[in-house]
Amino acid sequence: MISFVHRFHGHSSLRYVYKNGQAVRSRLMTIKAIDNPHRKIARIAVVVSKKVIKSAVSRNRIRRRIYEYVRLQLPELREAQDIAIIVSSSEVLTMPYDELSECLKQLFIQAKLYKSSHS
RNA sequence: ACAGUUUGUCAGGUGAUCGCUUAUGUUUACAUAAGAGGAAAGUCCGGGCAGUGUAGGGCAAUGACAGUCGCUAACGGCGACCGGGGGCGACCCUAGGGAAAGUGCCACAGAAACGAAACUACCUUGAAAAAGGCAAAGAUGAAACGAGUGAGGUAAGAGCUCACAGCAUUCCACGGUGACGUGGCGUGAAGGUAAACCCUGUCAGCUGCAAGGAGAUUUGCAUUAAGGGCGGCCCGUCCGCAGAUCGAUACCCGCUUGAUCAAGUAGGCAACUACUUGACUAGAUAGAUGAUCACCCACGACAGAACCCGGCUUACCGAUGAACUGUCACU
RNA sequence: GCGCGAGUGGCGGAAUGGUAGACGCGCUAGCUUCAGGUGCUAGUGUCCUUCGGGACGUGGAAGUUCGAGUCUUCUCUCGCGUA
Repeated sequence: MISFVHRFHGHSSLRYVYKNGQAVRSRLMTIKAIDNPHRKIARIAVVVSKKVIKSAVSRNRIRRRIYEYVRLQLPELREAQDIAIIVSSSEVLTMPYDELSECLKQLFIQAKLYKSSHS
């Protein structure tokens, strides 16, 4: 799980990202991101709908796998931005970790989430 | 040995590295401790707690429940027993009050579907048509007038009469707290359906932690009796009413010590209760238990707390303990 | 989290406990037309069949009843309201 300071707080701020964020899609998930100049630290949320998979245990597991990858990449990411990762496929639960990390990496580059020096 | 019945417990473990939440201590980043379930689930019942009007009395309506005796904070739950059904048996299942309070329904078929009547038949009268008697036999149907067999009886028949058997039941005796059981003298003939309406008895005010903890200022209307309130009416009780603006909004509190858990003793067939000692055992708030690697084995099922408890129901890879039953073989 | 509702042919949607599928849309075949559309008529759940018929069918599993789409219980799926 990600640290408290990197989480979203309250529904409204997340809804702002949903509405105005730049979307990048793949078969498995959608990433919406937007710069937030009011903040100094990036905020990240992983969303798994009940329609993707019904079991609460499985949904928690998907979130934890993605949060784990994000946690490791966190120092490389730009600050002052809000990111929402919306999972749209139940394959994320069963696919191997290497495949998942590769998929996420591609999406992160597409969405320009990394620091400019790094990209 | 094989087949089976009931029931209890567990729900991968250990180590390393990097992380998350809470608490405490130093201090601004570390250290220590703790960190999902038997069903956390379904939300099907019952409570606590909070608000609503001190929720208090009566009536009506609505809903739920239904053998007896107990247990419980309470229950539609649990235990023991009674009646009924199933199984060779261990044991299992059982919405199990009332159909002589009333109403409704019983399709099709059938002469007739609950009122008793009479299509074929049988008997008597009659030339016949028909009239009268009778309800044993017949086909239909889930169910046929609701007491079977034999004898008597008769024009033909019929509980019409008798004997035996069955069912129900007033009363009496005995046993049991009781449901009820056993026996005896009598009496009787009631179709089914109440998970149809209903009757009888018992219980329930309503809303739910998104409850609630907070309201203040001002404008308009009303001026002590009209009106109003978290379902209806009456009593009782309480209160001025409506709009606008501001305040708060990851707030914080409620939020986890509780009908709590563990062990022992005593009572009880049991559910459970009493006492003593010990323990503190998640509290997040877009929501905390994860990732990677190594080893072991039985190769890991169903599944994630969201105010908290007691049940019920449903899901579940397996591992293992206990008690008991039947059949076969041997001693 | 809390509180509610629904499930019937391919689709929408009827059916008082008594032959399941009224009615509309769609689909198929025929007629009409030079052709298409329109219009009219007939048919249209699944399986088995000795072609007479039989069995299974209202999300699923039990129960009550002579008989359940309907009544009762459990369960699955879908949807709605509530900040």
